[in-house]
Amino acid sequence: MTLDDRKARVLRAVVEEYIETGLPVGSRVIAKRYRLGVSPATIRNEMADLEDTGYLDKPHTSSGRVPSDRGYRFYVDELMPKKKLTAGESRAIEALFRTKMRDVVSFLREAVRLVSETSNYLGFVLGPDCESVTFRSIHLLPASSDKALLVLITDIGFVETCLIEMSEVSNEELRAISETLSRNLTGVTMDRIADKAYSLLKEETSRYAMIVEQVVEFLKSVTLSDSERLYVGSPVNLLNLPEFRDVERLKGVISAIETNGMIQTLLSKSDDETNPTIRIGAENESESIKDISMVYGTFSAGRTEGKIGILGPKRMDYSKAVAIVSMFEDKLTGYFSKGR
Amino acid sequence: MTLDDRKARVLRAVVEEYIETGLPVGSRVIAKRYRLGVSPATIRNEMADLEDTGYLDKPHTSSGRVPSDRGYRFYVDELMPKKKLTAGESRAIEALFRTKMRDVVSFLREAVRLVSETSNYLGFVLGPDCESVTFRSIHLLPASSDKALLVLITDIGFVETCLIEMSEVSNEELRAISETLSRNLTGVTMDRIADKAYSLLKEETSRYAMIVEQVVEFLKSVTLSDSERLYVGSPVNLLNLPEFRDVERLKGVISAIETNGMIQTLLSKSDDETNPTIRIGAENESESIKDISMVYGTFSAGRTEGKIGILGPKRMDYSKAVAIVSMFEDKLTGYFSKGR
DNA sequence: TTTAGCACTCTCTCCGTGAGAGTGCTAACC
DNA sequence: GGTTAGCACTCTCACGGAGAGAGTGCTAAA
Repeated sequence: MTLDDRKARVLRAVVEEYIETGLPVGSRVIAKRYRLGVSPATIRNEMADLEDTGYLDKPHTSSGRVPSDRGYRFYVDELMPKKKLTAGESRAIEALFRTKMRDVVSFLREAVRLVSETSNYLGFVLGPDCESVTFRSIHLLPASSDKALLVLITDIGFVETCLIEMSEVSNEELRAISETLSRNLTGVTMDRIADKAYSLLKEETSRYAMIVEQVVEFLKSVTLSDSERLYVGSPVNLLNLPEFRDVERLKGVISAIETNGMIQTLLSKSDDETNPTIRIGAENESESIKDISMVYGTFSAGRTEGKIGILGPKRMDYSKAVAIVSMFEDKLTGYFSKGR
Repeated sequence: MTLDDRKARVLRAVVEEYIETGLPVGSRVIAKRYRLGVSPATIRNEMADLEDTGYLDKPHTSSGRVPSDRGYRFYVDELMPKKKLTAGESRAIEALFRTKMRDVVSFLREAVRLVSETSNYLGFVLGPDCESVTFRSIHLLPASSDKALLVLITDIGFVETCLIEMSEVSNEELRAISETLSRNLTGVTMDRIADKAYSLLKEETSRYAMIVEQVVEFLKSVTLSDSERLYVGSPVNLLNLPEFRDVERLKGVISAIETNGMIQTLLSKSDDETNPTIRIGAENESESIKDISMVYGTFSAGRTEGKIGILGPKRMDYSKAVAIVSMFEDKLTGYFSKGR
């Protein structure tokens, strides 16, 4: 399924022209702007062939060509140049990873914002899942006369806190409970921690039972549900794109994204591809986003991993998107391994 | 500047009809649907008067009337009925305040989501500012061999955490430092805490200086900047409104909202009005949102306060918006006072 | 194999027209 | 005097046809 050299060059020209302008591209423009050394008529023949073999589409009989999903696919697999980020863009990203962030969640939020900003599309992050995360320590701190703060530090640096209610308990007692919990639960993976804590609770017959019960409750809930792990940027950038002038389509996409589990499902499918992964249009196998593309990659955080990616129109600047995602993959992996 | 009874009834009818349909309203509809006991011709005369006095506008010479800012203002001040939330809506809000939230930030985020959902407009919350907040305790917990977790609990239940780096320090030493910090800093308001900690640092000549320095660094940054305190909901709801079919306008509004300081500035102006405050169109004094309205209120959190509100089209359902905001004001105030 | 030429197709924009909605005014009515 | 019916007038919006423009496919020549 390969193309002879000139066809490939024509396809590349069409894709790049279309990515730039968003308008169906005609033979004349290609001949003029992309010095292929042949006349528009020849280009027309090549384009007709490319259309027959499914790499190009025509919106209607007598207008320029538009890349098909297959055309984009061939482009990103075979023709696309490797783009580098500009010095300014790299600097902005470096800067994010140098600033000391308050916590992992706001850090990821900030990352999403930056991905959206540099790509001019819609960035998203699916945070590391917590199932195989273990934790480092657990603490109960006095917060008020009838409340204590439960602090949980995981091995990848996630910090979770939760206020729990209790009847009068001294600071020393709190400390004792903390130590029991830490001793028994450190190193246990998140998906098993609640059970473990439960058996601990059963042994516990003291008057701290109520506290331990709340701790267990919290531990059960702490494995972030998928929807809580997903951070999506602001959709303003999409408004600038001509393909979203139609409000209905935009609405479809946004609500699809906000639908719980939507992106997660997409990301989970067949992940054996190269990194970053590119999903073009209908490859996403979801009706509502069948004419947008995704570029996303995986970063590892301890034993587990998260995803970071970009949602944009099919005619997105794949090359730049790949550069951005790649950079974030590396940086995030570094970020999460550093703390260990 | 009052209106005779019939004019008031006509105005009310026009406003309510327009809020419902979004279409310029004519004399016939008013006469038919709002049984005022007079003919369309009479309504026309009244409407002409209302236009002369500035309560109504006409998009063009021969179309129905549309309320002017002044018309809306009179409506919300004098004519608007008090609406109650439906049982289902109240229940959803109650439920939010019953669930145990992980931390204040995610709680406020969830509140924003719910406000957006029940209003069908765009909800926002401006979190309590931290300047006059004091804190209850400060803790340094061992996180890894070369990191400690700094945990700060404020008197309104905000929990802030931050990882700080350090060379080998034993748990006992950490505890000692925590206690020194707590002893010296508890009760100091946020805006003065960094200074106070600084003087503490100067006295400190031991090898913990590096740690204390980082703590000070963190305390300085912890007073959340305005932009970090602002939580805005998803703009999908706005897409459904006919006034935002024009993508350009929508874009203007969204980027205005995302512009740092925008909403804050609006909220800060002259706050002596009744609660909830209603700002209609040009009353917002910002070009970019001069044809949208805000309904917002204040909730108190300890010595300080935050705002919660709704952004919507000028023809928003003010009555319902007021009901929603009022309920959230109460509930949030309760929420933040409970923990004290 | 490539290219020039040309007829053809399809879209998009720009009117002009007609229907529809709603107004303002006038004159009659209670 | 306030209210109403009647009617001419205005403005928008939807529809449709015309013309320009862009681009194609095909044919025939280089």
